[in-house]
Amino acid sequence: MTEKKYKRHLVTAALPYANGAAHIGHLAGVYIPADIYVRYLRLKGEDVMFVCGSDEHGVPVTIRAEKEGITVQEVVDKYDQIIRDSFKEFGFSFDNYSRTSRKIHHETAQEFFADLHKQGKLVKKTSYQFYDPTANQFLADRLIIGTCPTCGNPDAYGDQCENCGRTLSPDELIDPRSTLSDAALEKKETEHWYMPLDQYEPWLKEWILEGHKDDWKPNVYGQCKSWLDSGLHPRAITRDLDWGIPVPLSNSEDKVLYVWFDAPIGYISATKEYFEQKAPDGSLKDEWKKYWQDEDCRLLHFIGKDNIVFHCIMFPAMLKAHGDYIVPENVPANEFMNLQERKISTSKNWAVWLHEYLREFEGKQDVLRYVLTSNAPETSDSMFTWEDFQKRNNNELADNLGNFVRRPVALTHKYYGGVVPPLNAIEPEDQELIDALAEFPGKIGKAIEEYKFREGLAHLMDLSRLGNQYLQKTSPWLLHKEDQKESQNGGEKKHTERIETILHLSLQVAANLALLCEPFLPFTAEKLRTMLNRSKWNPNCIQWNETGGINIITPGQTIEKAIVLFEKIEDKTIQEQVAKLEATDEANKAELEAKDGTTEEKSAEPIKDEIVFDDFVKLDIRVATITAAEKVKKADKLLKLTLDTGVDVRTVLSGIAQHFTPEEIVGKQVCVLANLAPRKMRGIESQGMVLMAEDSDGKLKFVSPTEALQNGSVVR
RNA sequence: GGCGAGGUAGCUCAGAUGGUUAGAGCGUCGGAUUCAUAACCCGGAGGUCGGGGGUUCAAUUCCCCCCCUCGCCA
Repeated sequence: MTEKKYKRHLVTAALPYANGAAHIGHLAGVYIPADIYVRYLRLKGEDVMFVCGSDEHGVPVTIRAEKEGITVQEVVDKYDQIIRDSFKEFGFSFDNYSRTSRKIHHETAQEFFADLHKQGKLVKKTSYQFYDPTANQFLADRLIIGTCPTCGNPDAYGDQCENCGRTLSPDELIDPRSTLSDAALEKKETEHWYMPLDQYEPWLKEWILEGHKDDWKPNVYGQCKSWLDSGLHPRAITRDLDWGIPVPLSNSEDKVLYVWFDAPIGYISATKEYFEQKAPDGSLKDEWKKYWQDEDCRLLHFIGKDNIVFHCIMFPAMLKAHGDYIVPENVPANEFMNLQERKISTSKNWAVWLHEYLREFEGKQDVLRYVLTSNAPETSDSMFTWEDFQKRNNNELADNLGNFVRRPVALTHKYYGGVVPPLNAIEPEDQELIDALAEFPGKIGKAIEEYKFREGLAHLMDLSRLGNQYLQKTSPWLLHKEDQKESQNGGEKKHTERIETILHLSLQVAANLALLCEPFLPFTAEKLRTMLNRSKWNPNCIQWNETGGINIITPGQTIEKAIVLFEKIEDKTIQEQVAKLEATDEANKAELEAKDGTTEEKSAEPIKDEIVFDDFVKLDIRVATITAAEKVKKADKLLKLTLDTGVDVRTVLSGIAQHFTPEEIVGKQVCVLANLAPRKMRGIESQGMVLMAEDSDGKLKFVSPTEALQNGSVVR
């Protein structure tokens, strides 16, 4: 899209928030696409810096600390470690993975703020905010609860009602109170610094709405347009909290920077830190500026759709206001990935956690990379299911890719003792293969450059399919068999050269796959390199542009025995994962019920098989009045009812004795299934059935008309 | 309520600046084959491209209205 040639690329992946572990949603939306992109650029020989780190400020970590009964520092340490370790094991190729609690970040963020302040780019405003007099502090929105004005939920948070999903501000809550002390709140004056986003609105409009109309993804562009069209307002960038980066101004010691102000600056700190660690003597001290303050560098933010506003509006405005920085060239945000029909939720533990996956599927990093890439939420929300995971592994990775590579390798060992045969005369079908092969690096590369990773991966699989087709068409094993027969009969082997050529070319395809799969499946790439005895193909020195040819593997060289690249995944394994999610679901329900007695209805029974209207018409349901009721002897549950159905008076037995006394139901109007075949219980014939409904506690209630009706009225 | 994104084969998803038979993978059905992890290969069936109107020689693609899902904002 962009014509401009850049000397360098700075790629950032959204900072994961340190209040929980990383899950497949994060991977599919942000980290895998970013990693594919970066690995590809490196293979192209580009200068790339890839940074990320843990985001450790803000209110949710403090709430998490409360919940887990540990300090905030312990919370962020814990989750930083979990995320850091799992990212490393999963193979993300960050040049630096930092954290925002580090000194270098605090300094960088404070300096940034101070620069803006010094230049007069910030606005100071006074506002009234909720204050908890008992806890002696201002309260973050999340720490205020009250009654939701929309749905009446008494425990809605100051920023959102979890019952109806409505976004709120604390002022809208009815009877707001503090979660810290349960005290009634007072409003108190406080001063904060604001980023006057309104001042940058014209620039943002021109930059995004006109400048990036065609090269930003529709979801990103649309989201920005939505914000810009509705008009920007100054946004507070400081908070009255005790967890965060202190505002670097005198008499502001009790204030900290807003987490969304400091977090994106984390990308800058991470870059600085990279060079600090690389050259502790300080000789590369200013090198980071080549990535942040030089128009020859291209800045790219990989994020999820929830971060669009901060990366497309807020942070660029900050960078622009500062004046020394470049702004992002693109922000390829993905949508969300759902898990088995439902939204992924950290708080509800509805997720596949990366660290757990790595433990339960050891050595299968690439399987998850593959599945999440092939179904990535690039244009709209997508869905992960364990069944799909299994199928993609078994049918695509194992049966297609793994199988293809194995075929020529096994044949080479069988026929030539593992020595790569020469290339002889080329037939038309060979030329077809060679021509097609040459197209792949370009096709895959173009897809990656356009952030269409799903498409790129599909091309890769097409190459493997092409290999399978070629082998099928040429069937070297048949030629070999013919030769065997001939020579047994004292004849001449006629196909020797042909078989050599076929296997040679098949191995070249496998070798190309080994290189081209590197951005998507780095672990597989490594295994393939070993199998083809090309472990010296360092991904950093083989150039992408050299692929597509048939000279990657040399005749006469040996190759290793074929290994199984992808094991099949058994049904049992998948069932275990599904069961695990079901258990989570159960646990959530139990917790919900324990929390408040006002049980949300427990999950309703599934709908029964479809019937046609005629089936329904067969039921004769009437309104009737209970004229008498008595307990049935020797039966705990049964009441004998006398009903006036308007057409007759009849006896019906009903198993409701544990829920109602005879006295309280006489005179009540109910619905009765009047044409049910009579049935004898305890010696008494029951001539119908009274309709009842059961609530979540198992309590029975009558299904009755809301207004009195004539007995015998038909229900339909 | 306003705005944004999406609603395409059984499933998960592509695509089309409007134009001959709308695609892929998986699933399904049939055939062929055995080098390979019962894998591969060939072929078939399956879609009034959310609903309704309009513009046009022509709309699934453009315009309007409505419905549904997700998100942002109030």
